[in-house]
Amino acid sequence: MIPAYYTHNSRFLIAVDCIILGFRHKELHLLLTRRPVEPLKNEWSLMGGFMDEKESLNEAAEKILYRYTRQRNIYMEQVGAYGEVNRDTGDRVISVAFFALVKMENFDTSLARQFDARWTHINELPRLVFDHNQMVQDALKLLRYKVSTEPVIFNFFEKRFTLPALQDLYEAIFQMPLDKRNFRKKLTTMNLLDKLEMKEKESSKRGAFYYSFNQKKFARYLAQGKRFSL
Amino acid sequence: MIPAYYTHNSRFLIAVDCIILGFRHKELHLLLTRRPVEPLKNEWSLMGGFMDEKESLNEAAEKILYRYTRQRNIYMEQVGAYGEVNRDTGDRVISVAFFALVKMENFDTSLARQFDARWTHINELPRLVFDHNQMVQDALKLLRYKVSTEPVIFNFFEKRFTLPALQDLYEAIFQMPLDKRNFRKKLTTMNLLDKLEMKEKESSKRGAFYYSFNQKKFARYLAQGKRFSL
DNA sequence: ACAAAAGTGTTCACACTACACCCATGG
DNA sequence: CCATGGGTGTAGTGTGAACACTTTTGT
Repeated sequence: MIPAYYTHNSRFLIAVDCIILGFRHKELHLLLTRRPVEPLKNEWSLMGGFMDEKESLNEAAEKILYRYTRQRNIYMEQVGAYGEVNRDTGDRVISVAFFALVKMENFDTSLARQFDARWTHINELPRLVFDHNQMVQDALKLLRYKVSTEPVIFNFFEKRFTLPALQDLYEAIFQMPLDKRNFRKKLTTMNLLDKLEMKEKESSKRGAFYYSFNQKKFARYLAQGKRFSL
Repeated sequence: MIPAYYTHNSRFLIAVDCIILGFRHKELHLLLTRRPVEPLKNEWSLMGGFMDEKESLNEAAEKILYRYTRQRNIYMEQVGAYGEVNRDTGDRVISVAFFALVKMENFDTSLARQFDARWTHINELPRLVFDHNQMVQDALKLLRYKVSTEPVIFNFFEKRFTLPALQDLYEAIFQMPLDKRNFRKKLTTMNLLDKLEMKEKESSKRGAFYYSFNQKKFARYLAQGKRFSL
């Protein structure tokens, strides 16, 4: 039985919109779709959906992420709630934005066709519906903060990566060039990575060694009272 | 006329909860109230209220802030949206938390009685209803980030402040002691403050000079490509 | 043999840390 | 005159920035 206190207030539609980011060809990419409904049908939009009664905000976001990527255990952070009165021109909708980092290496491209979706270079975004461009800006700002204070950058990769690729990714996220030696020095000094024996040979003739992030080394690192900083 | 797309989805109560912070007697304080309704009537709670159809999230937060503090133009940041299914035991409610920094120097204490409110030391918080303790933790984390990257700390004061008070405040926010000379050196190096001629004589016999934050100096500072860091 | 990307150390400037004594005033 | 908090400088250490050449290998 619901107390009377609750029954006399307005109720709202709640949407969840996801900024789905991936890394490929030295560029950050954002997954967009053509909005399937009026208003603004066929305009570019983030992946989103309405929240259901039986699910939490996080569950709603996970549902959307799974629907469009078929990946589970995706790294995800809430960006914030957007509640301007006329932000959605169809009806009053409060939207909660999340950003997510997916592994683009093994991305199922048939999904893209199914949902009229497309990966777009982060620097060549079209105009998006409603306040979605603002959400993307806010998500990127939060991403930069997270990347520089926690080891989240590794979530762009399926386990292993090369140092040149990691640096390209870092440069794409922060939109600034970086000195190769300083970058590598920083990483080796932290001592969080394992150097693998295999080399990646697609993007160069010489080949670059693969590395992987070592969770146990990271735990030890924290136990020493150090805090991650990139 | 609302498109059919919107009409078949669930609608939710949306609450706005405010983490109202102030500084006094060398301590951070949080404004709490006794929850006036069931369930959990009379338990400690953040200041909050339900969102109205005609207002944005920010406006709803501003409304609550004004109701309980009678202050306008309060510095405020959104902390995030909280959407666990059973977080509010009365009904399904999605809550958006904001933190706000108010000037406690000229706080109207009659308001406190009127709303059964009380300023509580940040280190002696009672158990709060629902997930409000979590909101406070998240707010403090965000506050620390904001304080260290933008000149928001000055919003705790009505225009002027002494350096000892500023340092006490910084130490309260970050919960760590700080070297007096290093702290002052950092501030004077940034050159964002104006030293006033007046002294504050309540907390010491000698008296400490007042300073004020100079917005124009800050604009110049940014124009030089420097970025604020405390 | 050459083009293209991987890999590797040192120096310098600056920011952060640690640290101790004198000053002004009210009681 | 003394207790209390306000105010001041320097030396050392560590972190971030700048910088150029050798190695590997596919074509």
